[in-house]
Amino acid sequence: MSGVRSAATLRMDARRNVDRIRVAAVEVFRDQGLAVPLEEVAAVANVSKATIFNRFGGRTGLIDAVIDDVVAAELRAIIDDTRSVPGVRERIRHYVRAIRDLQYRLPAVNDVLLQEFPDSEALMALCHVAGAIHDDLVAEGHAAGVLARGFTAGDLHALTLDNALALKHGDRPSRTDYERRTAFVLAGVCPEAPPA
Amino acid sequence: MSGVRSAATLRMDARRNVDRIRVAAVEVFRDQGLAVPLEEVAAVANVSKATIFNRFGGRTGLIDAVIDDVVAAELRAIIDDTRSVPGVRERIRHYVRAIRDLQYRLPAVNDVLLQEFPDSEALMALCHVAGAIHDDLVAEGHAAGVLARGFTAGDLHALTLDNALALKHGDRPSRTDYERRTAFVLAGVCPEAPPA
DNA sequence: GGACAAGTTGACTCACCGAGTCAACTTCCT
DNA sequence: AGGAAGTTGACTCGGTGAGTCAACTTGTCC
Repeated sequence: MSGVRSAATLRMDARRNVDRIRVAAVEVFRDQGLAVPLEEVAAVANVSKATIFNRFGGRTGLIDAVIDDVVAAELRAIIDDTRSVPGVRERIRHYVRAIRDLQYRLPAVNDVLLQEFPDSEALMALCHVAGAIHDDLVAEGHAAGVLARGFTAGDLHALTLDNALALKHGDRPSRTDYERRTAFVLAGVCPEAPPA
Repeated sequence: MSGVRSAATLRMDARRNVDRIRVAAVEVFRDQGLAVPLEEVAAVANVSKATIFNRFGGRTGLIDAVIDDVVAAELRAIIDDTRSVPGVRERIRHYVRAIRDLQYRLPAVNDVLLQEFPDSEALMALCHVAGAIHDDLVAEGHAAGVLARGFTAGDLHALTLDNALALKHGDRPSRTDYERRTAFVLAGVCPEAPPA
């Protein structure tokens, strides 16, 4: 809402800077999460921090502008993939593995899930979409009798939130350790089918 | 190492303040964790922050002075209790339930487990003791075949650390939700005996 | 090819937060 | 009473990153 004008009327150097900043933001946000100092983004874009404010009006505007390239696409892909997995049990197991994998690979999703930037509408929307699938999976899971007794959508939510917090604030485990632990989580919540 | 002199030579008002501060510190640390601003402790003790520095030389000294009453006793109690539970499976299950319960009740243990104050020797010692039991339990568990295949002492450690981070940085769940989730964790790691 | 608006930027202020310090004051004790 | 021991309010300090702005640079259009 400050010096942000439409792309049509932007001078060439300004348009170039907008592009640079977007590219830099996607890269830096993906690597370091959405809370990274804007100075870092500016440095990678070869631009001064003030230019980010001129063009995007601050962190929230920048997040809205790039969130799709940073995480939304991948998050939606997971949800779509999941919905297309046949078999309730495997669908749930697939989702848990996929979301945990994404959380490990992309710290930025954790910022989304934790709602660290509630000012960004784009981000909150994402969050809501992510929440919806939990309800569906848990309902299906119980209907099919493949989920642990008493397991709620809130529990599934908490599972991802706790994991987000662990990854955000703790030491990141090796991929091997992490995947092994994913398996234990699954075993407690939606165990593999017993061998027929 | 500054104005801290032995209890014997302390003037009466000073001795009274030392006591007040200890009492306040135990209460405040238990409620709010070891990272609480020293001003809070001072306020509860009806004393100025400077007095804490005079008497204990800062947070580290204060922690060392009260850690036992804050958490060490309870932590050791859990370990002793655990060691006396007969049956490997129930021993492990008891430990996991007990430590998670303690983490919920006493935020301060989480600061200990997370090693937030590595300057305090008392605290680091505790941490080591807590680590030791993990190795033992996991070894026993595998020998008895009651643990999930591939589960390591590091995994048990990670379980408590991740939980510590979740409680420290996230919203604290209701006790009911928390305990239900404890059960899912156990189910994935050291399931109940199948009905004989 | 120059004038002026658009754009950029370095250097700034600001806010936050709690640790730790110290000179001046108060209390205890003999 | 007097002087050491003790207390304290008000201070500095450090680190961090958002957001601002006056002065400068560059693009654009005639």
